Amino acid sequence: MSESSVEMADDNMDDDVKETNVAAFPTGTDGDVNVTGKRLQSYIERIERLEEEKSALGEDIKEIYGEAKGFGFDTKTMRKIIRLRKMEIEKRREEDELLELYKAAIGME
Amino acid sequence: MSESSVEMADDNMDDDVKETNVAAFPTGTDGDVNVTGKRLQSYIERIERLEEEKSALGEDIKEIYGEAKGFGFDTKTMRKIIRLRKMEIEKRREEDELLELYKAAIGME
Amino acid sequence: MSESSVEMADDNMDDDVKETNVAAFPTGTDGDVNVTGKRLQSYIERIERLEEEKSALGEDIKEIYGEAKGFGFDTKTMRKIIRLRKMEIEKRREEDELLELYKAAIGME
Amino acid sequence: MSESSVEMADDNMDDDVKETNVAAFPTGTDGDVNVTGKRLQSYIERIERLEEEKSALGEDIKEIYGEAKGFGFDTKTMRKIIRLRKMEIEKRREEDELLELYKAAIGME
DNA sequence: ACCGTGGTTAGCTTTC
DNA sequence: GAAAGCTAACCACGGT
Repeated sequence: MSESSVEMADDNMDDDVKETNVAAFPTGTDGDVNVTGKRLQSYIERIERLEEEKSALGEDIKEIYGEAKGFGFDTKTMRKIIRLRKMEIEKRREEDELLELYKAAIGME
Repeated sequence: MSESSVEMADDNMDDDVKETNVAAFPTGTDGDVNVTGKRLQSYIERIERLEEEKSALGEDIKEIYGEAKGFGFDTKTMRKIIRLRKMEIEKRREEDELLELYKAAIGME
Repeated sequence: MSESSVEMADDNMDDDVKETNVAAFPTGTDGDVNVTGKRLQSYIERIERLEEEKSALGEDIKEIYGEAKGFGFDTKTMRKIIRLRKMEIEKRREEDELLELYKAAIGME
Repeated sequence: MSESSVEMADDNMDDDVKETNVAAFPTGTDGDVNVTGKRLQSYIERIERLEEEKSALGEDIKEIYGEAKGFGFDTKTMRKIIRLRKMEIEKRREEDELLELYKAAIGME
């Protein structure tokens, strides 16, 4: 379950990011190049953080499947059910949108 | 999950899936089949909730890329940097594992 | 191999697939549908041939692992080494690509 | 660029393999440890070579799919066809084996 | 012999 | 609309 972990940049990370800045620079957007660099670094770190969380959720999901399997459920079937339900929800959403369009078209909005 | 559960799809939701559900049951594990059903439902709902969160994180990430792009950064470069950093970490992990194998092999465990 | 071309299946080769074939046709690209059919058949046979070769290589690899194992080597370790070497190469490739991106960014291309 | 641990090295792959040998050794199988090391190295290189070929075939296959797609065929359908044919071949093979068993059972071999 | 794990492949989404 | 990156399903291997 969502360990903090990863502890990204050990010691060498900084080098990477600094080099990076040089290239990714939106030239001359900031008075000071360091400001821009900091900004890029911030973006990257935010993304990395979110991806970590995302992947942790993936782990959690896998865990639940494992638990269910241990209880005797067939995970393949479970996946199929979940996929179908998602499709169904999506389908309904689109139908609703279509309905809205219709209503708008005939001045019922 | 206010969805009337199975009521799955319109035309293609054939017996297939219904049979499947039945089959997925760990037969006779509970005194009452409904208990098992409830349990399955619970698993599925937990997974669906987590997948929603996961997908929301994906949206967030996309947003950040968009923001960075709007600021003038090149997202392709950003993605490559992030990937490279991830590979770095992964590689180190693998190296450590290999080292463990070596140590075990010579009785240093 | 000697399976003669399409001559698909015995019992389970139902309409499903037949419809599919029809659908897969790039309609009206050829004067004669048979020409198109022949072309599809040719693609499929070429792919099947390559997949056979690919799978034969898989067998060969497995054999070598088996041989090494028989000689006393630990296949798990071997696999990890091979994986690590592959990652190494991949990482270097990515670094080069990143460098190219940088160079392009500062007009050094 | 910050290598840490193990120091897998960039251009001197050989070192890698040699370190490896130490761990993977089938102890005392050869009079000379170098002989064993050479042997391991040879296994690994053979495998790497085969995997390269395998992956090249994968590329070729992808290419053909691309070509077919460019011509207007639906690759998803093509994949399905190929999968079905493979299953069919496999099925026939197993049926033949079964038949052989039968024949042997009644002394018809 | 089975289970669990890891690796490979295919399909999907998104990007350019 | 092509190309790539991501995710999910499948398969094969090793361990128990």
